[in-house]
Amino acid sequence: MPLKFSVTHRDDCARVGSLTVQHGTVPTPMFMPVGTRATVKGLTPLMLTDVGACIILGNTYHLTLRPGDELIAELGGLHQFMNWSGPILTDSGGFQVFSLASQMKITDRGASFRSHIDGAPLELTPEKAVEIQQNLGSDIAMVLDECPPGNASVDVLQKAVVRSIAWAARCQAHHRHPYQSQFAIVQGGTDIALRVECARELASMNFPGYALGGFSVGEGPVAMHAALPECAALLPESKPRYLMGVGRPEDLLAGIAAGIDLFDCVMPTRNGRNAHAFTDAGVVKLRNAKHKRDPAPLESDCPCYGCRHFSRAYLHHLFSVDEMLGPILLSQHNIAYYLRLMARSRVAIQRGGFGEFRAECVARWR
RNA sequence: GGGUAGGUGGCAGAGUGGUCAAUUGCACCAGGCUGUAAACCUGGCCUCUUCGGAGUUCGGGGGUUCGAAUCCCUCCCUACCCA
Repeated sequence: MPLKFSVTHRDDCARVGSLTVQHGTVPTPMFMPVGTRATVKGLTPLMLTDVGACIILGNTYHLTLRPGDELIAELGGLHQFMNWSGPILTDSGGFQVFSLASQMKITDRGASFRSHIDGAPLELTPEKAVEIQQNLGSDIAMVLDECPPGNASVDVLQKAVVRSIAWAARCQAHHRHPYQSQFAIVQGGTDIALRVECARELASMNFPGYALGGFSVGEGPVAMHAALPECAALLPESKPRYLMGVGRPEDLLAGIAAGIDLFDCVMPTRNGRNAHAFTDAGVVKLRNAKHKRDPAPLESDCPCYGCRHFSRAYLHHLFSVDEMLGPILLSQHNIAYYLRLMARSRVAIQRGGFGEFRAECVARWR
């Protein structure tokens, strides 16, 4: 079945919508927990659904290395393999073009990696990225793109835009899957002219969804927040818009204000594993000694398991003695926090008060 | 009573005449993390500081030396062995 997307409410540029893919319907704006290697680190599917997760990410590069996309296909696809029955979006490996740049060589043909595990050569072409994601059987696949760093020169950004457009076309031409939808990725850094060029080209190819890539790659939050509204406005109004890899809670609200529908970020899980909790009062570092004898919960109104059953003192203790339950509980809490932030944003948009809601949140986090 | 090996920063443990305010690990304190090579990485951790430095440290005391955690004397303490 083809992807369905409809916008039901608007509040300035912010919007509430509904996205339906093969494995379910997702209210938007929505945050997607990152499950790179067929697991959202530390959390079972049940722990994810308990806090309202309805769509998660997987990764082309990491899953083709281990356990191999053909093996996953043999075992019934990524959904069955990891026992996640909801929608899955897979990233194309384009981000590894950025994050593993030191062991990667890029040409018009594709990206040649040396495996970060054993050094074995691995070539990721647009066609290969499509095939891997088709083997994984995700609901939404991303085209392979070139993601340059935030400090890249205009020349480098320009070349990445040209290449990303060409690769998107090749991905589209190679795509054939009964239910999987393919999203295009707009590059261009914080250079608006390049973003315009890239978005225009990709929009003409009529993808079912569009993403903004190349943000949160070192350009800094000020530059990103400044560029977001203009960049989001370049994406087709009737299609879902996905801001890749972003970000902190305030970045998510900036994205929503700009008209973004989907987000993903490793931050809630990675920072959770590292004892940083996101709360309405800002970041709480559970490793800090001031929590040692605090009997209060992390957040009294949070419905997550950790907040309902344990004190800050206990969470501090878990991290202090390096017990695995600490990272698990905080990962779940942070996912819960992000998803509640999305839910509260949707309500605020429906009421026409998103701007006020955003301002209140940002003021509290400071 | 005799012998042997030792006593170094919160702990363990290097160093054995100058490059030592003293390697390293742990503990402790703080910071960072944005399409996950991250349950990880940084930094701090005697006192004071105008961050350039300054002042007191290596069981106690005394001595040798231009200079001692390092050599000598002495006392105290610990472990093991012999009586």
